[in-house]
Order: sequence, then structure tokens, then C-alpha cells
Amino acid sequence: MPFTYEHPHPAVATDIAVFTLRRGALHVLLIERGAEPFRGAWALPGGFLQPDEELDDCARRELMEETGVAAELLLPVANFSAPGRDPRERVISVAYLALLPSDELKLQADTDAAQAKWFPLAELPKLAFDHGAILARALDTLSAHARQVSPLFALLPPRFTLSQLQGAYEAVTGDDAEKRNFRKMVATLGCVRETEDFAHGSHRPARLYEAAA
Amino acid sequence: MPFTYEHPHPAVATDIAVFTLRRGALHVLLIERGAEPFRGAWALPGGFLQPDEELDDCARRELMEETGVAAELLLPVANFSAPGRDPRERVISVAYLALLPSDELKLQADTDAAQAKWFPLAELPKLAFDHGAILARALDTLSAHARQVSPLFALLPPRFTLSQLQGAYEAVTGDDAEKRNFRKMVATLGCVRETEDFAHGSHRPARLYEAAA
DNA sequence: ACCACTTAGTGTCGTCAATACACGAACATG
DNA sequence: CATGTTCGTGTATTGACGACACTAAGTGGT
Repeated sequence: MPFTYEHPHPAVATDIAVFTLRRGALHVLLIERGAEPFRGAWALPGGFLQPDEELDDCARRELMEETGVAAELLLPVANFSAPGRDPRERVISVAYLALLPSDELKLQADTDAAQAKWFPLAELPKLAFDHGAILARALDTLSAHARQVSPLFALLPPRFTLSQLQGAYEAVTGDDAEKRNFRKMVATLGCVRETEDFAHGSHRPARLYEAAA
Repeated sequence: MPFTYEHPHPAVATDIAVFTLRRGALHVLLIERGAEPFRGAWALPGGFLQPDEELDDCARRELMEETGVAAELLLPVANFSAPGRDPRERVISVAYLALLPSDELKLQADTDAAQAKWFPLAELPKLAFDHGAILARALDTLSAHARQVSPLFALLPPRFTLSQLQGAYEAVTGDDAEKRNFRKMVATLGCVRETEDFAHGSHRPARLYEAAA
């Protein structure tokens, strides 16, 4: 006897708040919806769970499909399950946040999205569905994780200067860190290893570091 | 035109790891399954999401239905989405942990459960589905939260002694705290307020405290 | 009434992490 | 070669954390 469906089956989707650092400021990736509901509105990228797919994989796949990039870091944020949050039908949204190094910026909208674009957090448009709330939760989660420093590596190139790392820390947490204390903290954490190379910019070169172990 | 179901719709359930403190040791509440699959095996309480019900409410409802108690504290743990985790069909499990004060122990099994019983963590039976993994994650989550101290209030009566609080802290985190340092930490956190009353036991009475603000 | 026992409650010191603060070094540019 | 800008470092002070031993207050038994 086949299993009978005794329980309601909601749709399940992942939504991803993708962050990157551009000119020292945190930006979030939004897509303009190409279909109803909320056609023309901006929304977080995301999509429905496929059969035989884990939730994490769904988030990675959607990210790849909608932006063409692989997430460096993918962290769970929360579930959103308010009954009316999607006007079509019951949709449970599993929210993630992803961090990308600022280089990979080849955005390519797919069929569901009219366009994809980076927005600085200070200039957010009104978002579709409850995506404003999801984004706010994602920012909280990100800020909490960033205090461990090592999640920030996902925002930076493989080798980076301590000034870059501190800039990322400040942009994400909002805190202002004192340079010498920040360097001592990083040294105590032991999460970076110094390399023999230096970044040559327009002034004194800065030593390059990489993620430890 | 009604919305058409373009995406697979998995079942969605909540599973709850319910903890309490009995004789100073952390216990978890398990039910013996009364139906296939895993009939006769022990499992975490939980059940399927109802229409128009938030995930949190589902967890609270299942807890009330299966044990007759209202959760003092309900915290999200993680989602479990491995495709084969339920042999019947695709089920996404949203895991929560709940804390109960040790008094409320009127366990009443419902139709789905042959019986409900508290198990000390040292004497766990083999669990149905992937509930062993869920429980392990719940314990990690609990231990992390317990370092903030205030979640522990949910394990204690409304007024409690500092020794009780420390006992809960040690049982949950596994750490051994030094009495004077623990008291200093609690004072620094400011999360308790002393009352004018004392607990009279078999020796010197201990001042009762309550959750602050 | 007294004693023995058990738990409650407190103060100090050493160590270490977090904060604040100012200057010389290295390179690019004009 | 002078100037400007970023890189990079040492020290003193404070507050948290960990280890440590004793007195205080009640119960229970004799």
C-alpha cells in the first residue's frame, strides 16, 4: 500500500541574502522580479526546493542559476513560515546568507529575473514578499558571525592585507575597531598566516595574509 | 486562474528535543512510536505542519498534544532535509529545542505514541529516523545558548537559588564552574534580581533570585 | 541544649584580554 | 628630493576570569 498524503504539503523554497564588499561598503544582491506576483519589484534571489535535493544544495543551485557564482560561504539564517507571506500558496522559506569576494561580479539574470543588481545597504528599494524582514535577519546573523573574523575571508580575495580585513570587519559589524587592537585580536585568534608578499598600492606596501590552516 | 503546483511539495514537520533537569542531570523527552515506520522505537516528539500554522506554533502545539505541557523556551536548532531521512516520503524536519522546569512532569502519550518517557543523556536508546543527529545538534545549540545564562531560567522554577542556577549551567554546558566566579559572572551579567525570601532546605537557607527585568 | 554536618556566602591575588593612545617606516607621486 | 599617505608597532590601564580557604547559618540527631 503506498503512503497516503495525510498532511498538507506546503511549497518549500530557499531565499538567499548575498553580500559582498564594494568600495568598502556592504552590498546586497537583489533581482527584479520578471513575473507576478510583485512583478517589477526587487527581491532576494531564491527558488523552490527540488526533489532529492538538500536545502543547502538548493540555495547553492539557485545562487549559481541566478548569479552565475558559487557561494564562498553559506550560512543558515532562519525559517519564514507566516501563512500569508506568499499570495499564491503556502510557501515556507528557508533563508540563507552568502558571502562573495567582491571580484566575482558577472551578474546574469535568468528567466525569472528581469535583472540582478548590487545595492548598498543605505539605498535599498522596497522588497517583495517579506524579504525586507529576511534581509534584516540576515544582517543580524552576519554581524554575529563576523565577530569570529574568519567568516570574513569569504568577502576578500585569497590573499588580503590586514587593513582590508579590518575594513570588512567594520563594514559588517558596524563597530569601529582600533587598528592596533584589531591586529592583536587577529593574532590571538590565529586565524591568519602571513605570506612573504606585499600589496603594492599608491603608498607603503602592506603585507599580504591568507587564511590559516 | 488558480495557481498551479509547479514545484514538488515535501511534507514539513517539526521535531522537538525537550530538555529538563531531574536530580541535577539533563534529561530528554522521548516517545515510543506506536506506528510504522520504526514502530516500537524511541523518537523525538514532533509532527506535521498544519495549514495556516507557523512553524513555531506547530512545535508548541505538538509539544502540548504529546506531553501536555507548554514550552517555557523554544529555540530553533536546524533544518534536516536529507532526501531519504523518512522512508515514507520526502519530509523536511524543522528541529527545535524546548526547556521545561522539572516540575511539570505530567506525561501523557497520545495516539501516535505508545508512551512518553524522560531519558538521562547517558542512557539513550537508539533513535528512529535521524533523530540521533537532531538530538546531537540540539545539545550543541543548547550548550551555546546556556553560556548566556538567562535561557537556563526556563529549566528552573520562577524563583531559584544561585546554586540551582549553577547546577543547571554545569549540567547543560558540561563545564565545571567555580562557585565564587559563577556568582561574580551572574552579577556582572545582571540577569537576576535578588528577592527577600529564602529557600529552606535541610541546611543553611539560600536566598531566592528571580529573572531580572 | 549541644554538637556535628552540610550548604550558603564572601575577598584577594595573579593573569590575561580589551581599551586607549603616538610615532617612525616605507613607498608613490609630483 | 620633498611631501603625502598608508603601514606597522609598544606600553600603560582597566576590567574580566581563574584559582584559592574560610566564616555563617541553619537542620538533624543525640
